Amino acid sequence: MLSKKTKYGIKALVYLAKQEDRIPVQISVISNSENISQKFLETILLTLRKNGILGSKKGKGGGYYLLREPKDIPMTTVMRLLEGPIAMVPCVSLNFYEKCDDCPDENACAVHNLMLKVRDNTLEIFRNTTLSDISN
Amino acid sequence: MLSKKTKYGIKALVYLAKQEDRIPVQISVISNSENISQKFLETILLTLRKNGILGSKKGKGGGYYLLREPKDIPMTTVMRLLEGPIAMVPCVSLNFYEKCDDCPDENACAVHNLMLKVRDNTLEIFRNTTLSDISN
DNA sequence: ACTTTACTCTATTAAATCTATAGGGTAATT
DNA sequence: AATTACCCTATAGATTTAATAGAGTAAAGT
Repeated sequence: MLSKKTKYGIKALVYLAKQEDRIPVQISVISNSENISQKFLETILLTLRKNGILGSKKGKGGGYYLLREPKDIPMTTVMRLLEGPIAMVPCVSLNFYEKCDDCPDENACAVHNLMLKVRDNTLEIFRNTTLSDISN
Repeated sequence: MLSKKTKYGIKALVYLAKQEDRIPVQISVISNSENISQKFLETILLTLRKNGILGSKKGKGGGYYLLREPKDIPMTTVMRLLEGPIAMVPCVSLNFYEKCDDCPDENACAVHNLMLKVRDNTLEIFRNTTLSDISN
């Protein structure tokens, strides 16, 4: 299940991508427009800023803005930052790999191989979709 | 993230699919072979029995067995029984649909449309994969 | 310089879900 | 009649999620 954090984060990014210029937008403006708790959104945007997706400006006229063009932000990046692993099991994760406790041989594991197929497919979608693609 | 319940359930089903005949297999045999807590596995197999995937036999020589041929058990069925919705958000779920609180117009929602694409893809995989396919 | 505005950060908490565990009850087979 | 093994309920610890509270800090504009 997609977390609210990811859902809200994507919505906020889309909101910013839709702005014609890159003038800072206040958190309160986004949270009102998208029906998101302002405080919760704060922590989400902070994460995106710390990871180079957003820039921020303090003081009057401040707010958040995209650092890159929407077409240069693939959804893999967004998903991994907000949601974490794209794979459904750690043992098929590229960026968050972990071995299973119970499984003696990954290559012989039915769950592993099935989830590998699912991950490959999902990954392909996120790789080929940018923020620009979903902002229309 | 895939729950342990689903993971263990699939492993148990594969174990049963690999049996040459349909003679009942005791829970303890499966749990030992697959490193699964026996009590936990009990509840999982019970779910599968109540939903027409498994049959059970009590008393000496009892246990669980597949009611259908592995090739007639699509992974969609298994996933929905054990894991629940295949979609990452309820608003794109076929069998567990729910409207979002925050979203005024689904068709205009970027998250909705992205997750719709992911669901279509994942669903296709689970539909075209049977228990037989993953039991080799 | 001062005030306002709005981002920054830490801590806490309520709720939900997951993963088991415990223990007894019941049905069927031998 | 005894044994075996499924059946069922309740509970609990751990983890994650979602949200809230409150104070701090930096920058802009006057």
